[in-house]
Formats: sequence, structure tokens, C-alpha cells
Amino acid sequence: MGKPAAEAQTAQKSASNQPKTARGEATRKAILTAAERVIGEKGYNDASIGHITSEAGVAQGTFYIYFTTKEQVFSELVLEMGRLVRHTIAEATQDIDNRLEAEEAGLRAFLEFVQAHPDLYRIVQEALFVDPAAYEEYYRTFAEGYRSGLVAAEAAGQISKGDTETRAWALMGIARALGEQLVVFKSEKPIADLVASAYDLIANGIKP
Amino acid sequence: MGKPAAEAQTAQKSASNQPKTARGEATRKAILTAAERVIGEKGYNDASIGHITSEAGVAQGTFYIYFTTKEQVFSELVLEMGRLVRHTIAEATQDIDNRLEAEEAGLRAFLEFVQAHPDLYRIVQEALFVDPAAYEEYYRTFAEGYRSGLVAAEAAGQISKGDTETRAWALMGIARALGEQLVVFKSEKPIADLVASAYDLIANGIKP
DNA sequence: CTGAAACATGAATCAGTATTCATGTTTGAC
DNA sequence: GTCAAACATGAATACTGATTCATGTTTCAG
Repeated sequence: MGKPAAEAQTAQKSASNQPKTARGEATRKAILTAAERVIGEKGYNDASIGHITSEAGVAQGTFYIYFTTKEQVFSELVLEMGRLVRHTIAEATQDIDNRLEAEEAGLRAFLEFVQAHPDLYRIVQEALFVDPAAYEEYYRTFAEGYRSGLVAAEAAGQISKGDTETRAWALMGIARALGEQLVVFKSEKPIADLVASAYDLIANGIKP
Repeated sequence: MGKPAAEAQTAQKSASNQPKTARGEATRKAILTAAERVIGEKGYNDASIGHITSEAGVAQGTFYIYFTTKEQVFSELVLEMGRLVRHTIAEATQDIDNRLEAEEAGLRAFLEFVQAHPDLYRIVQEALFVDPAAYEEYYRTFAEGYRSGLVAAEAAGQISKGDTETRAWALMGIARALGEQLVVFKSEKPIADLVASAYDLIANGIKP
């Protein structure tokens, strides 16, 4: 994982649903947090508004004060995941000049993040079916930042020459597969070991 | 992608729904094919039984002669994808003794398969949410075959030593990411180019 | 203090759709 | 040819769950 572009606090959500008082703010966040947990655990379709609001400790109708639709809360979670992940990786790699080292640190940060937020991870995966546009945006944004990092590293002679676009996708694929090991397959292997093996593969390949 | 274990034509489906005549056989297959297309396109939840049966050209009730549940037809599609993909790769790599070459040929075969069956590809992804057991089975089976291939190659000195389990997951992750490029992101890049870049990464890594 | 805007409630609405079933039609073994 | 088993039909059932709404309650600017 590399150094994706940092990012501003991003746009205001769509419609007329932003809270105007501290109480509203708190309620909205409670619903969002509950949605993350419930949707992450049960999946989009089995997570009913009732489940979400009861987990949040509010009445069902309250949901529609802050969100116009079940899909909207989902999309917002996908966006949040994107922001958080990019921020996490950017922070973990900001002081590292060498690309290969940055790759290693970024991968570690990503896996730690995923382990800490398993629900968000699953939500992004499900976005392919629930909100394809958000899914594409998530990966495209990520890939672009990644790719430009590789281009710079290539120019600086820190990595060999190659097709940076395909490399970016492949490296993201590795990160994703290892994240899935942790979250979906509940692997017990320590993150440090995963990172070490993946790093060796990324740096040296597997030829004898 | 490597040489997964081959496989027998696999078990009889669960309950009492196997056709007993040629007509029944044909109808069942028509429904299965329609389900593949419709579910692949609309996703599990938006694909109603009505959509599927009308695409298949049969009445709604006919569905329940051959499948006990909407989920069952989905699971069957996931299993089918597993069989097909393993078979395809096994065939593409059976005459190749060198592991790195097998890796290349297997990846190419996988990508060609995925491009030819985009619906099946999406169905497997959605299985994580619709039928997690089938999803796990799909990837576990695949990973085991993959890993044992790597172990053999390592023993034969065809690849460097390393953590074969993590390597297997990482390599599968690369294949998956590139497949997604084709199916989800509609990349125009020729498969040959994707394979060449990925092969270079897998064999040599990216260090300068 | 006060009243209008914000916020909260939860029961009712309303639509979609998986599954069942009573009723035909077709097939193939004998 | 015949008839029981297979197969097919599509309307009816049954249930789930997103969204709305009429009715309170709380907040806070002035």
C-alpha cells in the first residue's frame, strides 16, 4: 500500500438532513454508528431500519429525520471508509521516502485498520451490489493515488520500471486479499507475518 | 494462478428436486441459466423469481419444482463457478512443468474465463453476503490447491522459499483484482498485457 | 421566559415478492 | 393405448420491512 492523495473533509451530504443542534448531531452519529455495526454484521438486506434504530436506541421514524433512504446511510458509510483508509495510510507513510518501505508501512497500516474496522471492510465489499457507483469511486480514487505514487517512485529509481496501472491494481489486490484473511477468514496469523511475506513477494517476487 | 486439484463431477444436489425426464432436465437448466444472467446483472435481491422464470420462459411456480428456495439456486451457481474455474485452470496448466510458467498460463486462463462469464464472477463476490459458507468453501478449496502447488514448486527449487499460505492468498488476490478490472471496471487493456505485467511482478517483484 | 424550529415517537401504510397450491397437461413404461 | 408419475401453470397467500405521518417533546435564540 502506498501514499494516496490526502483529502479535504469532503462535501456536504445530499439533502436537507443535516442536524442543527448538538442533540441532533449526537443522534445522527448514533444512527450512523449503529448502521455500521448492524449492516456490517447482517449485510445490507437483513439489516432493517428497525434493527438499526433499536441498536441506536431511537425510534424508527427518527432514522428518516437524518437519512432519506436506507441506501443513503449505506453510501455514507462507504464514503467514510474511503476517507478513513486514505487518511490512515497517508499518515502511516508520510515520513517515509523510500517507496518499498512505504509499501510495507502502508500495508501494515491498512491491515491494522481493517482488523479494527471489520464492519467497514465488509460494507465496502457489499457496495459493489448495493451502490456500485460508490464502490467504483472508492477503488478508482484509491488506485489513482496509488498509481501516481508508483510513477514517482519509478522516476526516482526506487522501483523497477513497469506498467504502473496494472501494478497498482495488483498491489491493491494483495492488500485486499490479506485483509480478507483477517476479517472474513479469521486468520490467526499475526499482521507482522502477513506483511513480511507480502513485502518479500512484492519486492523480490517468487522466482528462485 | 496455479494448478488446483482436479475434481469429480460433484455430489447430487440436496433435496428431491432432480428432474427425471429430458424435459425436466431442459427446464431446470433453462432456469439455472436464466438465474445466472439475471442475478449476475441485478444482484441477488433485485433478481426476483418472477424475473428469473420469465427470462427462462416458464411460469413462476415451475421454479419450485426444481429448487426449494431462491438461495438454493444461488448456491448452486457458486458451486458451478468453483467447478468451472478449477477445471479451466487445471486444463490450461496440465502440461506445464515449470511453476512460473504455470502461474502465467493459469492467470491467463482465469482472466479469459472471467471475461467470458462476468455474471458468474459477480455471483461469487455476492456470495460473501448471500451464502457465506459457499463463499468460504470456494476460496478455501481454491487456496488449498494453490498452496499445495506452491509447496511442490518450492521443494523442486522452481520458486524461492517463502510462506506458501500467505503467498497463495496474495497471488489469488492479484488474479481477483485483475479479473475485477475486466468485469467491473470494464478495462480495455488486453488480457495479454495484464498477464505480462502481473507475471513480471510475481516473478521479479518491483525492487529496482 | 417564550415560542418557533428541531427533534423524537411509534403506529399505520403500502408495495414487493417468496412461496404454496389447486388444477391442468405431457411423458414414457408397460 | 393407457395411466400414474412428472411436469407446468399462474393466481392466491403471507409476510417482511421501508417509508410516512400525526402527534408530542426539547432546544435555544432573542
